[in-house]
Amino acid sequence: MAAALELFAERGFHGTAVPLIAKRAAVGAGTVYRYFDSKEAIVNALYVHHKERFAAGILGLLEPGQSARQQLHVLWTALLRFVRENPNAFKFLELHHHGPYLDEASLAIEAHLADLGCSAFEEFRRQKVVKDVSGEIMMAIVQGAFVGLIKAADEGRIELSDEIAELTETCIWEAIRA
Amino acid sequence: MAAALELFAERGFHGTAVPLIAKRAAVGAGTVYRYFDSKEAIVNALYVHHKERFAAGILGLLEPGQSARQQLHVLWTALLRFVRENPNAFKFLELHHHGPYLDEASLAIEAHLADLGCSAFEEFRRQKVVKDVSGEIMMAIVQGAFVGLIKAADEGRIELSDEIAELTETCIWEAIRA
DNA sequence: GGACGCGGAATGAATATTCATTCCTTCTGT
DNA sequence: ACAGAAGGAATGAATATTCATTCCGCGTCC
Repeated sequence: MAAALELFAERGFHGTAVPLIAKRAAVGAGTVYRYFDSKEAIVNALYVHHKERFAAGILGLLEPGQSARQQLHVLWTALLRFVRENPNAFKFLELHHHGPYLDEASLAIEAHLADLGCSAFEEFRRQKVVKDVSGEIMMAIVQGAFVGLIKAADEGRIELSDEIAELTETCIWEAIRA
Repeated sequence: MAAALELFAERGFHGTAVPLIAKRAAVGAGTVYRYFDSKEAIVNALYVHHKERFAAGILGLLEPGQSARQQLHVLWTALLRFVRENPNAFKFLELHHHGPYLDEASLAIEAHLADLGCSAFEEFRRQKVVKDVSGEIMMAIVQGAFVGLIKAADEGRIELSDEIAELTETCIWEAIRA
């Protein structure tokens, strides 16, 4: 799975050959099929696994009692931490988001996480601490901006230091705050 | 090229078979190779063509004299217009951004556009009308947020009406303004 | 009538998947 | 304690399919 994660993150689903995964894993091609039914099964196993790790890494830190500003700080820090600790997992999840080869389980966990995010934003909206904008939109902006920053870092256009994390967090807070 | 654009936008480069492009174009497989040397040549032709259209659609409207706030408005409106008028082109450009099959010319135009955006933001930074944050970062945020919104709209999570365009534009302005 | 462009079957490389075989570990019987 | 059989995991060559690319007969326009 580690070998597949690297390759899928770098080259995408269709761009990576199963024998290549086997080679990178220092394993025979047939061995792969002892553990996975098909190439699609590999992608879906990876997707569910790392999406759950991602969810755990984020949701585990958020505490419902805190203010919107505080929760955004925790979210932003947790997101950045996840990316720093699992760069390939993040790239993989981003690249294979909503792919046509994802099965029910993968799509379900994807939708579930999105819903959680939305309702959190909706709650803050009701409290009038953020703008009067739908949760879906706020989430699209926050998540989109984060992904944009990660991609820029990946391409070497920017460096994701702690100061920059703080700066960008402020930007995003000002984007959504009431 | 229209057929290839649709398929590449939906399924990506490796996920699209050349004979399928030919079929969608209602053309023989061999005919494709009368106009393009290879599959890579198709992707690159599409990339350069639509990136230029994109650049023209954006840069043609921006006027140097205007305020940062006004220019953001023009940019945001132009971006949205481009997406509405060329949804597949936008998806294609986004999906194939920085792909390993892109040639010099494609990467050059990509880098050039990015540089233009950066220096615009840097200029506003010098004028102190936006935050004291590098142009690269501001661009990553603005572009990332926009892409996030488009993806959300694509997945049917939100609808990109004019009112929402205005709302989100405000969000992004507040993200970057000083 | 001839040159050119077209279609789509043909080709060969690549790819996902399978399978007969090997190899290693772990039991069993003495 | 040890030879040997058994079970199951690993292997990588073989298979079947798909794909990018080529080729050639056919129609079309000047």
